[in-house]
Amino acid sequence: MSDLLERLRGRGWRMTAQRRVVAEVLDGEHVHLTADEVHARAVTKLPEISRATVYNTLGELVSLGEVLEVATDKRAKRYDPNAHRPHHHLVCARCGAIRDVHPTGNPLADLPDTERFGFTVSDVEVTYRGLCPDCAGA
Amino acid sequence: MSDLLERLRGRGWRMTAQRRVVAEVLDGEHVHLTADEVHARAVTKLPEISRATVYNTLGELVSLGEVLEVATDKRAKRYDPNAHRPHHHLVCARCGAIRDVHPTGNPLADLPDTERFGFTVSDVEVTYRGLCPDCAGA
DNA sequence: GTTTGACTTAGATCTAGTCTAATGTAGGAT
DNA sequence: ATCCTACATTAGACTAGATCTAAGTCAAAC
Repeated sequence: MSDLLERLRGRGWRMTAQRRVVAEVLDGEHVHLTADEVHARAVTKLPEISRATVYNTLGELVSLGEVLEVATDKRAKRYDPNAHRPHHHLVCARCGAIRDVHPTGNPLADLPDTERFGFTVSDVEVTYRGLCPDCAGA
Repeated sequence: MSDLLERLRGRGWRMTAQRRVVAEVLDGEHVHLTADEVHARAVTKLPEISRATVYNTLGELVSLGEVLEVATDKRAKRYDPNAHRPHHHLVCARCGAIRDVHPTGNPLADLPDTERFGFTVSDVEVTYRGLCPDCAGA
C-alpha cells in the first residue's frame, strides 16, 4: 500500500505495531494533522497506543526527513507527510486548516547578502494567511 | 520620548502605570522579546506588575496593530514593536533569535489563483531559517 | 470629591508537549 | 524454536507558555 513503510524498514527502523500505525495514519490522509489528531486516529487501530509514543514516533519521522513539522501559530504543531515535494502553506487564520501551495518565484534568492546579518541561511518558509471558504462564508 | 504612548493615548487607551511600562519596554529596544522577557523588564520598573497584565497588554497592543506577534516555532511567542514598516523574519534555528529583514520581490503576487483554493488570502509571512553567527561558530 | 466601568492582581487552570522509571518486545544470536 | 538485550512503549507526573477568574483597585468623566 505504501512505500513509506518500506523506506523506513530499509533504513533499519525497528518496526513495531505502534510505529506502523502512526506511519499508516500519516500516509493515509494527506492532510495536516496535529499530534493529538494522529493519536486519536491511531487509537482506533491500536487502542492501547500512548500519547508519548505518538510524539516519539512523529519526532523520529521528522528527523528522518519523512514528515515535516508545521508550526504556523501557537496552536498545536501539525505534521505534513508531503515531505518529498517542496511546498509552502496556506493557513486559515480562523480555524487553522492548512493547504499545501506551490508559489512561483524563489524567495531565497530575494534575500540580499546585506540582509543576512552573518546568518547561514538554509531554508525559507512562506506562509500565506487568509480565510478558508468555510470561515469566510460564516 | 516616544510617540507610541502618544498614539495610544490619542486612541483613547486608558493609561495606567502598567501599560505605560509595557509600552516603554517594547518601544525602548527594537528586539523581539518574549512575553516573559517583557515581564522581566517591566518588573524592574514596576515590581508589582503581574504576568497576566503583561499578557493582556501585549494582546491589546497586537489588536491595536501597534505590535506584531511572531510565532516562529513552539517556543514562546515574540513581540515585534516594528509594526509600521512591513518586513519579514530571519530566525536562528538553534537559539531562536530573530532579525527583521526586507527581501525584494512580492510573494503575494507569486501565488496564482489556481493555488488559492477559494481562500481569501490577506497576508504573507516569509521566514528565513538558518544559524546566527554565534550558533554557527559554536 | 464621587462614581463607575475598565484595569489589575494572584493564583488556578488549560493545552501542548516532554520526561521518567518500569515494563514489554523485535529481531539477531544460538 | 528460544533466548537475549538493546531499543521501544507505557502511564502518569511534570513543565512552559498562555489564559481565565473573581475580587480588589483606580483613571478619568462628572
